[in-house]
Amino acid sequence: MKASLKPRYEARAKILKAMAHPSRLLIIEELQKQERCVNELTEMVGADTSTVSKHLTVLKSAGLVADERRANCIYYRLRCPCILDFMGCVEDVLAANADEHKKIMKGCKK
Amino acid sequence: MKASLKPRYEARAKILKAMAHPSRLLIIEELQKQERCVNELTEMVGADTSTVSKHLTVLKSAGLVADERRANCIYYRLRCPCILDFMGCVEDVLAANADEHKKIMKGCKK
DNA sequence: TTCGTATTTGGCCTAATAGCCAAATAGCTA
DNA sequence: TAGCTATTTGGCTATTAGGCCAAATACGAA
Repeated sequence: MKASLKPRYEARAKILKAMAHPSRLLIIEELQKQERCVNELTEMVGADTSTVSKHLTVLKSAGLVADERRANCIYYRLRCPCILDFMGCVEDVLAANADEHKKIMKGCKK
Repeated sequence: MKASLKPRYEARAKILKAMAHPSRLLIIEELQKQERCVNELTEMVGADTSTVSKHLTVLKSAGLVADERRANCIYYRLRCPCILDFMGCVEDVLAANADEHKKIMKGCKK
């Protein structure tokens, strides 16, 4: 690949990679509704606190979330809510996959 | 995480994961312009043919691309062109990250 | 059918990821 | 300051991903 393009694709890949995990998608979706502290998110994800903390680190270092301490909790929020617009297209792909699947099944019955 | 939500997030994560690699992003962007055969893509990516073939397998099994043989080449094309709309937001995140970075740098100078 | 080119698969190695537990840290609150 | 709770970090293990090479396969063309 052209060397000049590489950093560009790497930067984009990092962001997509940060999103590409079920627990992190859940976190993102939840944060779109409202900000949450680690404890709350841990509850929702249902994993060890340390695991969730690491997921949040991934999201943060990709620039997807920001954190802020208030009282003795650290609250996380989405930095770019447009992220969830992604999901519209992801769902389109899933729907297309489902159609495809149906077609194939239909073909089998013939 | 609620068991009922898990498959949904896993399905979405699979698609994002399929996109989350520099070479595959290059392939996707290229296929948006026009369909291409493995050889051509191999050339663009600049990796071993077998490596590119495996990347295409990943994209295909996520339902992002479709393939079709014509003459003695196999052509790949994007199945859901909306995929590239993603990139608008990814770029927004990158821009926000850059701003953040600038701010931090500015803060250091003070 | 046989050849030749395009593509995929298998094997192997290395690096990265995700998970948990235990321990360390951070910073309110008293 | 001292203690307490929330959060992060370090260490370990198991699994997955990505790369190349070599070998297998697929299929059009002769």
